[in-house]
Amino acid sequence: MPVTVGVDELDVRLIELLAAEPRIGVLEASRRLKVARGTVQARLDRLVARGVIKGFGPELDPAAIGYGVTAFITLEIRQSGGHDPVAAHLSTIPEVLEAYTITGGGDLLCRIVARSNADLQRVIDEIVSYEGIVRASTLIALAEQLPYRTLPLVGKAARHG
Amino acid sequence: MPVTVGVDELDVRLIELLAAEPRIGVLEASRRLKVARGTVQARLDRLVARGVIKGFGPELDPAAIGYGVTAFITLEIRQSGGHDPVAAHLSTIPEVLEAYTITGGGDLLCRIVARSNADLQRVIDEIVSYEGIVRASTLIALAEQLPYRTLPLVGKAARHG
DNA sequence: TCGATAACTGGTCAATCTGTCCAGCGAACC
DNA sequence: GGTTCGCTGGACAGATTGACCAGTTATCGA
Repeated sequence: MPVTVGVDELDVRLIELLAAEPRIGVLEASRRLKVARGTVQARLDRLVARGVIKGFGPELDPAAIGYGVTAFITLEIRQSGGHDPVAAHLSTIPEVLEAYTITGGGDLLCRIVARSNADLQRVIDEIVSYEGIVRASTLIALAEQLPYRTLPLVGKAARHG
Repeated sequence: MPVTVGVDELDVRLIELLAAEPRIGVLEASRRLKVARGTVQARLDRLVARGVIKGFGPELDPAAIGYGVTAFITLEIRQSGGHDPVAAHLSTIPEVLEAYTITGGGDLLCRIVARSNADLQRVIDEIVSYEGIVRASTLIALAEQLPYRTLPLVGKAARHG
């Protein structure tokens, strides 16, 4: 059971430190934070156990392997059948990075990438090839104004509650 | 300069291994992959240098710290003034996790989170309080059909080139 | 086809870090 | 008052790291 309650100030300092310099170990972190090593270890374990930290996997950049075009596509799903088969179809397409069901009649929002605008057409065709998809509407991302971040949020969560 | 060319099969195996078990070190990885430790070290360094791997920072889950509601909001920006001041405003709001400019007249797409639907209203109000924003349209995410992933993509990139 | 460069192997070394214990202490709680 | 919890500061053996090295393939251009 995730203990819903929050993170404290030390948790945030630890998370920020790890975000800034992921390669440092527990020992070095404890030195920087001026606490005992066991404390850092326990805090980390707790954060992971509670699910606040989902993992430490490598963050991959699609652009660096040739997928420089990002787009968001809204799919209108045929009411019967439900979302699951559509999600299964989407999961077979590597260029679909994530998908959410959203408010509004049977809609799905996906983030997709492609090698070029021409390649984007191919990806879209692959997506809409599924029979359960009634209509698709694509928005091409021109620039990343604000890169994905969560640190400010945990900072706020720690300050407030 | 990023050597645009791709990753090979060993790179992918390494990335997949690190994604599955991030805590293992270089030595253990070399054992699993049946290659010399130096090779793993060199591959990792190259992947990081090329930007394929952006980092190893902790992945945080907003839901675990009380922000269980995710939404996507499209902002129509007043033509004059440009996007930058708006992006600066958005960056001051912790609940705005990312933002992209998208095709269509002066539009911005943001991913935001909130503690509840009621709290979402507060976040939206905070976003639209900025004078440069003409109109906002919100889509609430009901369920995560496909969690964010990039592994299938690097797999495909390795197979094709 | 022949070199030359790059990549990989398998090994060493000292220094460091990890996992796992422990006893003691202060604060919060019942 | 007693108990539980979290933090401290320390200990230990074993494992890992970063830095080397010489020798062996691969790969690629001329």
